[in-house]
Amino acid sequence: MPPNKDKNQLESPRLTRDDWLDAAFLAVVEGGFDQARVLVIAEKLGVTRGSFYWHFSDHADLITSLLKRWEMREIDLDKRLQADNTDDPQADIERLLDAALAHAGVDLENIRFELALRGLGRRSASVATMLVGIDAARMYLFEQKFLKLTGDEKTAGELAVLFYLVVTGAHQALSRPTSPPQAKEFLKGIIASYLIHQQSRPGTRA
Amino acid sequence: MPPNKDKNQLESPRLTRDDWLDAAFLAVVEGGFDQARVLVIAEKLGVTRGSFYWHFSDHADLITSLLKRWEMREIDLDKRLQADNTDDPQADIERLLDAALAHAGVDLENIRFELALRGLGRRSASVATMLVGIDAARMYLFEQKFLKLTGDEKTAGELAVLFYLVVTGAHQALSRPTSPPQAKEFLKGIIASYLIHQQSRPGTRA
DNA sequence: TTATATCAATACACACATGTATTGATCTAG
DNA sequence: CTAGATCAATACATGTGTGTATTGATATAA
Repeated sequence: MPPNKDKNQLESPRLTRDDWLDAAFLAVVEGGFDQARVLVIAEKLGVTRGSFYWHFSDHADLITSLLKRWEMREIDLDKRLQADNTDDPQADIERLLDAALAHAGVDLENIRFELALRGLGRRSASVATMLVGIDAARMYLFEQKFLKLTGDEKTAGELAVLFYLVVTGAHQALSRPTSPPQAKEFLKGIIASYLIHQQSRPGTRA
Repeated sequence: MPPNKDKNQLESPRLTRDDWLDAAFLAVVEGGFDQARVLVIAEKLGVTRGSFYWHFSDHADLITSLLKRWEMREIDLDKRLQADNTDDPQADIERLLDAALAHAGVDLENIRFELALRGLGRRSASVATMLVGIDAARMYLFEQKFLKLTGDEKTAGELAVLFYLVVTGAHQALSRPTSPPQAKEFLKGIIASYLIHQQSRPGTRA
């Protein structure tokens, strides 16, 4: 049987590959990809780099593994959101907005990681390509949801674009250290009011 | 009289402090602040670091000077946009949008620099404070413009928030290497259609 | 022309990060 | 209980970055 898998054990002596990926994730969140150094991550984990080079071939291996893991989880999340449908399109999109703006706790970390990732995408062609794929999937998701809301392809496409822009902008705003906890609800209210509730099927527009 | 100030001279032998700041700016645009290293900037300028340490006390001096220069120019731009008023509020905001989304040439550099700067702001309290100030000024600007358009304080405030979010999101989208040149006009059209033209004074809403 | 100020090159010390090779410790299986 | 596998520490070589001190070159001014 494998050793102790109890997550509550704060500092279990032996580390797994995923432990290193988790620590690298946090390092990226705090300082960006340029600060995700083997040495400092090892220090934070309380081990030397001898451990690292057992789990990974080199630093590039760490980064690409981290990116792959993020991408897989993101695709998985996209699938779940895609399947999250009721007969109330407005409520569906509101849950979408909720998921996109989730703020407290681990979600702020995810937002900061993605912002750092987009920074990396500006200077790495492969990362840029991956992000284009993720963005396309999200955009398709948005379009489907808004199509159910408006019934019109063109309007749905435009609202999806606006939704994408607004969510991306909100990520920047919410990622700031000074952003208060209620900021998420504030932004969510405005966005929902203008992009979701104000829109409806053709002919029923206020 | 000072030596040759002719900017057309491609590689004038002696460098000024501003030459170094320009080169550092480009380094940030291409690789972020962590890649703005004295050594590589010197190489790109075709000199050794001996020049750098004559113009600057250290690396921190370079970065803070770069930030100060950016902030001053940004405040200046804000003043000009503030003064840019006609009797057509819609056209005023459209010019604001144009300025915010300017894409080709040097403006893409500005967008990338600001994105890198916001990345830095996530781990530097002083930078975060500066950005809060800049954002507050921009938000005030937006509110004024939208107040002229709608005549209603609350609506103007909400639209200013949306405008801010959308512009920030567009910066991310336009900063991607794969972003086509017509992307700016595409986004501008959608934003203008939903946030500017669809809004007007109370009672005249479509 | 010569002296001085301005800008750049060179050499050195130091810090930090990667990667490899080797040894050491600790589980787990038989 | 002992052997092999698993994970971590140590030591070393190398590369790259900062900062300082000194020397060198060039332009301006007297």
